[in-house]
Amino acid sequence: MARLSFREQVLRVREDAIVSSVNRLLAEKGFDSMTVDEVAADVGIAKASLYKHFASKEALAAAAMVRVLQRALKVIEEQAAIPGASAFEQLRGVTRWTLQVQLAGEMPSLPAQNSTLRATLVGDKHYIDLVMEVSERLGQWIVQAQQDGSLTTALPAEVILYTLFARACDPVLGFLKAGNQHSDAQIVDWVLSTCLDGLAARR
Amino acid sequence: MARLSFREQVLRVREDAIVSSVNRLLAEKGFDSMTVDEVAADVGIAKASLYKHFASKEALAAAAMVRVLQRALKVIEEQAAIPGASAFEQLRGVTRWTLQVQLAGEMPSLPAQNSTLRATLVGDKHYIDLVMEVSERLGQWIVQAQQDGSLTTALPAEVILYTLFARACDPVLGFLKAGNQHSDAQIVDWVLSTCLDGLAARR
DNA sequence: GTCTATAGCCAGATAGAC
DNA sequence: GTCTATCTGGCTATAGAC
Repeated sequence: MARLSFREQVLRVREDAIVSSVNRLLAEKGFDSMTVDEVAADVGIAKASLYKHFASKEALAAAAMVRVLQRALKVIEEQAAIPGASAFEQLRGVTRWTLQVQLAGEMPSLPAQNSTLRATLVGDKHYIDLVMEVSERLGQWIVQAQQDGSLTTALPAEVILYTLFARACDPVLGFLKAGNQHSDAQIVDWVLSTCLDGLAARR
Repeated sequence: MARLSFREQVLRVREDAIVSSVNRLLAEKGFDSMTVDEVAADVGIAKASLYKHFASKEALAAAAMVRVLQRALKVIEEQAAIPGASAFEQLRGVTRWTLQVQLAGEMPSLPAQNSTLRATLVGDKHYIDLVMEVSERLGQWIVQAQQDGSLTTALPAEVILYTLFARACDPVLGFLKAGNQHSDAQIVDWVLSTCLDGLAARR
């Protein structure tokens, strides 16, 4: 990778601060309720300056998604580096991380229906590439875990993949946290169990 | 119940048409993307007339939620009337209905973060009463199913209740439907299985 | 690239005639 | 209660000076 000039480094640090704010605000309020004014105020720069870095509100959201996907990929690689870990354990590790991120208020939440946002996302090659990379990595583990008998074969791998992805926006975490009765670790364990073990008793 | 005058019946029919439109638009676009103009156009009346029936956009959403909760309660009572049905089977029946409603595009979706919307909802006694009634009915079945050994006792009843409620906004249904590869019945069966049986193999 | 100031638009809500 | 027309505020995005 080419070394960056000092000026480029400053730029990158600033953009990183912007994406951090966007990420947190998206997790807190969702895309529609988040305003660009808030982002600017949170970062501590003028709104017009934001638009020098990112073309639109949608582009801000896309940048936040890219970052969280990069974090996910890093976690996947960490799991892959654990010696002797089974595919099932690796999937469980990644899923646990996803739940922890959401519970920590660091998982951006985007509306599935917003069409201009979708257009920006599917037009963002960086984002699409990351989604596909994550899907393929998880998909391989899923097939492997089905073959070694630890994941059910009653469901297509596709259904399992989507179900794992959906943990990123599972509302049960928020319900339980709102009750203020349980520790974060306990909440994560329970939701992970609902996902992997299901609600029906295992005899 | 007192008989309604003709004028009151007309009013009620009109409000029912409004709530139907709101319900469908909320399912289609979500609360933030739905506009009151759209609702008025869909019903075929002027926007100002809408505001004679409902005080705000939030009140429209609350009315839609009340209606879907009334439908849910009716389904619960139908399940309760099935002779010889176990608590587990009754819970599964209600959950299946929830998934079917969502897949049919009839489940209103509200943002969990919007504070003015939440304020309207918690201030709506009719809504709150229905939520509590549904929760209590399901809660009894959950405890019963845990006692008879069909539902896991590794999770508190509260966690199971929230997990069942969350099926009303499970994004996996939409993912699978978007793929256009599977029948609605197949999709419902799969998602119901992820919920009750989990992803891990059952030996 | 940063700022202040503002354009332009859109959506929720209302005025007032009928 | 229904309508047309309008108000009002807030939001995205940009102009233009520095």
